[in-house]
Amino acid sequence: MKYHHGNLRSELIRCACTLCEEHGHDKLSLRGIAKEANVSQTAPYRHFETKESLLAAVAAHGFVEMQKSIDKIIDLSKTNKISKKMLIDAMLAYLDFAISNNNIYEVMFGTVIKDFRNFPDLHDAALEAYSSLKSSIKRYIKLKNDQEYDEKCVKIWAFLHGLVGLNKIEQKLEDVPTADGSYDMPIDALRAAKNNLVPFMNSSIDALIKS
Amino acid sequence: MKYHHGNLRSELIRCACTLCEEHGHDKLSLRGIAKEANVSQTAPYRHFETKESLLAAVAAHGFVEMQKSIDKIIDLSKTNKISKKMLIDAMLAYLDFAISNNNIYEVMFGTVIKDFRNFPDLHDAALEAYSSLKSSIKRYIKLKNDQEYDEKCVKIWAFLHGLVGLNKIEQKLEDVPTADGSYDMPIDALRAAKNNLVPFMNSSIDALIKS
DNA sequence: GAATTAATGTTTACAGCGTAAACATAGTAC
DNA sequence: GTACTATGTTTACGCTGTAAACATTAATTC
Repeated sequence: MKYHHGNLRSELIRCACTLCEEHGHDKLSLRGIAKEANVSQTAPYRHFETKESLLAAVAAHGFVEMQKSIDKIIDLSKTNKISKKMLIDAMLAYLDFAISNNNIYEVMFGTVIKDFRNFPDLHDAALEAYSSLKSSIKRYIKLKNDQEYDEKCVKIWAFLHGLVGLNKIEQKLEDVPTADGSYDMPIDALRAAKNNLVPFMNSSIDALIKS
Repeated sequence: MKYHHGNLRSELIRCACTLCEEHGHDKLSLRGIAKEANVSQTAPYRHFETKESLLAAVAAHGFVEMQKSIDKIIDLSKTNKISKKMLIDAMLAYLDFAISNNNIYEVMFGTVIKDFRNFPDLHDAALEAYSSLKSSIKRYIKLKNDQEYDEKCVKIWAFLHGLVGLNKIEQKLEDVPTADGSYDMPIDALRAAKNNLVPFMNSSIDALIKS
């Protein structure tokens, strides 16, 4: 085995993503990542100033990957109108990424990384994600001005982001009927929404855009 | 100083809440909490099996407090109809609590506590919050069946929860204009929403309930 | 091409963490 | 008063992030 790794930086990000998604971001240790990459426990410090800085790279990678899967639906190189189905599909892609990569999504949006301004790549990737959402809405519907687009963006983004959050909660709640035999719990409501996700999203997004 | 504290359990929860809100839940250490309560670093173990268990008590306390501030708006002991303003005010109270107690909100809804079923008090408090939201909507508008109420609950809850999440992001992004002198960033859109929160909420909630 | 420097690895060390185990003290029941 | 239980302290262990000193390889300079 060579003393110099060759591409340790990207290998560390890769290992961090793997371990993060496998065990959760709170179980991530710099030492564990280093071991996974078969280097000494302080080797990462030649490429990342701190643990937070490595996680920022993970988050940036996450934003880029999420964008890729949304771009598969909506071609960003074009500017023509898009259908409602395409818009909804893009949002389903957002949810799908967030749920399949739950732990990385948490690094992207959680409190692990205190300030994106310290990590320009991450900052750019995050802005890119927002601007992509905005341009999608611009291609879907004609509104009066930029502020109106921003308003719809925030509404929709909040809604999507909130659904991801609630999805995490579902797994923490009990799965038993209440006294009267029926369910009266968020877990049931959340599952119902997931089982009818397309109509659920259709009605919600429509309502928010027109609100 | 007495050897026995008298009410260490609740004092530890109180200290944990204080320190949590002050420095963030990720900076919380059991030892730090113990020091704040003027006891030895392992004293908490006579009242809480693990750190997670103490944080569960913090979260439960958070749910109860949040409920209290919402109940100030909507009297849960009554069942009469409520106005739209009252409903919106209740949701503003939700947002207000979540933002003023950001770090505790994170303990309530984040990944710190893996499974609410291990902490019955917390589980109950969380269900109570949901059932309170549902009953508010029931008192606001007449819908066909329980499933419809659940659907609206999830939509509104997701929206609120998402707004809280986005609020955290705002503080991480840069505050500079883009090349053309205007802003084209989520931070600006988020602030615009906050500066017009009441109409923003009015239009959104209305749309979601009727969707 | 040899010497120097920079980049990138390893080893060692330290303080803080969650928590287990052994022990000490105070309050309660008989 | 004696035994028991609840609740505190002390000590210890392995894990963590990361700083510092050292080793090796790659790149640059002459």
